[in-house]
Amino acid sequence: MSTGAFDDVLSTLDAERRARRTVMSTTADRVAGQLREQVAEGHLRSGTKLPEERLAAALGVSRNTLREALGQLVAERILVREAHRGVVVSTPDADDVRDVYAARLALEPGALRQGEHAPAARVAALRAAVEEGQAALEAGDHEAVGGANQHFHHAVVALAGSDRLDAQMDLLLAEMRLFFHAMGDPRTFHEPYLAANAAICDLAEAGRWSDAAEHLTTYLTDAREQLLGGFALT
Amino acid sequence: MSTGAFDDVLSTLDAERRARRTVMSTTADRVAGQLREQVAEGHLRSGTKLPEERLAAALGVSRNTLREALGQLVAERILVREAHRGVVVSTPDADDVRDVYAARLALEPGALRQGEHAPAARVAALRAAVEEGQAALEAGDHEAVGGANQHFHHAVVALAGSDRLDAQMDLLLAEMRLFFHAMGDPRTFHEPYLAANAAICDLAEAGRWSDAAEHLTTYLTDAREQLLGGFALT
DNA sequence: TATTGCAGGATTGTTGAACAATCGGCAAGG
DNA sequence: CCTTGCCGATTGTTCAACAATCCTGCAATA
Repeated sequence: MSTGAFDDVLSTLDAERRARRTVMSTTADRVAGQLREQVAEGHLRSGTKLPEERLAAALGVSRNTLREALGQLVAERILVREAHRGVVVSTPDADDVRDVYAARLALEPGALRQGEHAPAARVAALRAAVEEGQAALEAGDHEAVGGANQHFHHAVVALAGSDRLDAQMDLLLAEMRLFFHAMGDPRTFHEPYLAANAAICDLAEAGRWSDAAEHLTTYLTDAREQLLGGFALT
Repeated sequence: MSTGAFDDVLSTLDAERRARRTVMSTTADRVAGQLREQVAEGHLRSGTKLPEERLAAALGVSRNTLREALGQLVAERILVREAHRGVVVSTPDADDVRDVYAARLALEPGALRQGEHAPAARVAALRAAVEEGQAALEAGDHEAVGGANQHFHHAVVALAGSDRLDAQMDLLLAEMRLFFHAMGDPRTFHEPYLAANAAICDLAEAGRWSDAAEHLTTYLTDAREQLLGGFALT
């Protein structure tokens, strides 16, 4: 087996190439990324129309490729398309909040219970997100607190060890950002939950996955009610 | 209120219109549906290349709109696109099986535990899927048994009451069909699990959601091992 | 023989322009 | 005031093209 080690390198390189190929650029994806970021950042507010011609010109890209990008974001529920009426930034309502939380209430505790079989590194990611939140709070950076909170919930789902689930969670968290932008985006919304995150992380590290899952369930239920309260005012 | 009944008709019609508008036609979606079905049905086997020009001509549609349709299916992981190399029907490997089952192991038991708060109609859907499977088994229709099994698992996720989760489960089940086509598609694969479905349904109807979830967890783990065994032969 | 270099053809990524279908608004008319 | 019909604007879709990239085969070379 003179080529054994060499073949290993070969296949590694090939895998890398394929990964870059399937993940990476193609202007449509890049444009989708730009728009995604503009929405996540709050620069494109809910309800704003996105006329294809002007937007394509602004992005320096053809209308067709812009169309492909818009298609991606529509699939991600960040934008909504109505036939012959154009695409607009999604304006979530109370039902959307209920639906997203119904998904999270199934997904996150389910993933947390699977944490029993997760490698230690994934549990460490949980702890890292908790500490990131603590640091952000002490620094008084409200935006970073929100970010850390999202990282925590992403880490919870990552315990399940499924790329597909991680992608789904990314979509749900993107919608959560829309919710926050739709309501007044109260800067202190996330802070009360930092303690709960820490408690859940403690339980997880102690191997008490079931307790952690139940804790998370009540946590999410509370957050949903709070959000729905905020939406009732709209 | 002379127009009361009329306004009812109006709003009904309007709701219908909006539903069709956001869900239905636009040739790209229709084409995506056709291709999706061809793959699900097994007429387009794993690994077959889909050249844009010929395929567009065959479908009687422009290359651009075909491109949009392909984009959808790529997002659904039914097809895989490599830059400048074209799209092919996804050929799942053992890692894909592991990933999909990691997702299902978090999703399905998690949704089942949420069944506690589900309306009775959703539980009835569970029972309906079980009976559909029994009938198909007695009729000796192996394909229908597989279909009923998918309906059961879809009904489990539907307990959570989230459209977004239902859509995600549709994707996972579509990938499962790819798995079955990739291996020899043993016609009797699903039959042993009908009893487990019935047991889970019994527990659910008895309100023993936690027991049902645990039962489903071992169930899914077994099925995963069996599938992985089939894939090891490839 | 096995590998390298190179041309040629084929396919994809992207663009630009066009046309029919449809939507939104505005004026005419009851 | 409400309806009707028309006009401009935007979308859905197609067509034709071009550059970039990939694959194939063949010749040249060691």
